[in-house]
Amino acid sequence: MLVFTLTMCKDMTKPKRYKYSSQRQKIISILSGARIHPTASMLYDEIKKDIPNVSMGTVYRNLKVLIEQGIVKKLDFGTSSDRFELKRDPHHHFICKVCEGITDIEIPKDISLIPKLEDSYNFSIQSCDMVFYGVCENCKNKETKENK
Amino acid sequence: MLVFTLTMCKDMTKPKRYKYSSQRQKIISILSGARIHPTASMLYDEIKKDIPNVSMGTVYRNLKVLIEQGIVKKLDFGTSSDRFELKRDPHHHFICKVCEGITDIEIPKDISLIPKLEDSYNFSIQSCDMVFYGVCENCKNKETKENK
DNA sequence: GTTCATGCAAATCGTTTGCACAATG
DNA sequence: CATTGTGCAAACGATTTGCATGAAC
Repeated sequence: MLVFTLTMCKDMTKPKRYKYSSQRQKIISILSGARIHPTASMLYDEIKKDIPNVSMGTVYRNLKVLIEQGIVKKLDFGTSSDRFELKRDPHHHFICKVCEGITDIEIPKDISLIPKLEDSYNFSIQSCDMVFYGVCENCKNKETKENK
Repeated sequence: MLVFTLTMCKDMTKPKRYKYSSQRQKIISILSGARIHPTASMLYDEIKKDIPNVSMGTVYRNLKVLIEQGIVKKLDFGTSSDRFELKRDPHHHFICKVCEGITDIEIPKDISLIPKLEDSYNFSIQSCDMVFYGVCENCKNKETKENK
């Protein structure tokens, strides 16, 4: 089981030590479970099973800490509530317009826009989020069946 | 000046006719002015100059209508409030982490990920939003000067 | 005159925060 | 015991909505 209690600290004038908390650990273990992208309230419901009187405030505060630590990434898909995932090797997301499922997308390494864009715009690009929208394999198959 | 009062209607059982409104027209004309990406409240402030007793409700309701009509696109950059732009030829966005400025990015046509991704994942991809983060030319220059 | 749009204020929803107390190190 | 984390409830800010009135067609 992964446990993160210490982190690098940018502001050395007032070092910040994170203490262990079962609530925070639970968030990590839920996110580690599978390639899921839950909302804060989905996490809350899940944590509640183990720690019945956990509060939403705690979930949000811990997510904030985990983002500070670079362990968690917040995702913005234009939905009403944000989603969260464990930070992994750069990857992107595909969202099915039919079932609303989220799938991780690995961009083949040989296709790298970044240097070309940096060149044409004279920006320095540090990161990039891509979201693809369409219909997933499953829903495509269902649609084909229905139209028979 | 562009005027959109009629639109195609998906649900033909109950056709929806949009009537002219100076408030809605004003939103279009503001968005047409330049390649800007204002928040609802920036639009509100701007409209107020012409129509002093306009309300935020009206701004949001009109933005919703314009999105339905496919004239406006909502943008999600993970900021507290959403941003809006006139829908144009597909393009993407670069956000400077220093000045927070938003720049439109045209992806060179010869770089098209989509077919390769559709192939490897067996999805059907309809659209794609990319957001690049980094430092813009202006802020890069300033940083260089400061480090002299 | 029917339908759609407006202003206003209240309501909603996701998220954040202040506080007194509890757990960690 | 100094510091960080917690639950709770209240506060917050962006967006949405109900309602009576007004404008478009």
